[in-house]
Amino acid sequence: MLMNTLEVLECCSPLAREPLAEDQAVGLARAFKALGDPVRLRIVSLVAGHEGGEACVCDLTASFDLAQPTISHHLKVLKDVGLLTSERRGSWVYYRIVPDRLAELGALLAAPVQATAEVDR
Amino acid sequence: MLMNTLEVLECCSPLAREPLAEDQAVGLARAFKALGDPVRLRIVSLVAGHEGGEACVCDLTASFDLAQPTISHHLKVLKDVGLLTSERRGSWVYYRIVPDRLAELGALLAAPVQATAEVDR
DNA sequence: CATCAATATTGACATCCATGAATATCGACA
DNA sequence: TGTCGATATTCATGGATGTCAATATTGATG
Repeated sequence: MLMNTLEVLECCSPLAREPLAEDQAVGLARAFKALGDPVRLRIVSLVAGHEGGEACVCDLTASFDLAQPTISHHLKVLKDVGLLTSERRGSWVYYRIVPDRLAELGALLAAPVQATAEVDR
Repeated sequence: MLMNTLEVLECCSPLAREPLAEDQAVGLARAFKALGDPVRLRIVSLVAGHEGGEACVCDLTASFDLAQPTISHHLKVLKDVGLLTSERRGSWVYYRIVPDRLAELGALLAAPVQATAEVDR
């Protein structure tokens, strides 16, 4: 069987296309680490699913059996890595998702499989 | 303007569709936490991009300035959360991506924005 | 200004985690 | 069987992290 080695440039996800550089990996890992806690994942889910696309801290503290400073801490972590934004309106602070940031992470994980580099002719 | 509240069932990502249950969140968070380390992210990238879709431990240890047990540790973490599988062939152990598991996480993060629950008629 | 409600910050503590040295396991090969 | 190379496991350690109590901040309202 005759085999021919091809460079497959437009292959899969960026993950598989070329090895992740260390500095890119550091930034992305910070975001994934932020999602790597059950409470923070549920916070993201609650904010994303809340009507109007936003939720105030009071909505969130009511949804968990955790102290208010703990929720505030998790919100700060998610905000620091660019997954949430916050806006103060009156006494309340409203948080919303940053869709592009979440989509960036999602795209990285989609279609990760490498097509074989050897192509039959 | 006349507004009508609708249940939007097929809306966005599962994240926004309904609040993540705690036990689901625990399982997903474990996987995201596994990706929340720069070395492990690069390992996933290297394995995904390696020809044949697999890489042996020797390929990986050569790519990092880390001791071999450290790489083995990270591989175990990724394997434990279902992101990698391993197969021994001779003296070498080859690791490959579990595409479905990665896609599951990617899908969760894609299109997370909530369409407004109020629909104009 | 004084008070109250909502949220953030600080500090402390227990637990978890990344890393490497030392060692064990396991397969190949003489 | 004995040795060697590849990989995994164990153990120790310094640093990061989740949690809460106490306190600070900030805006609204009297």
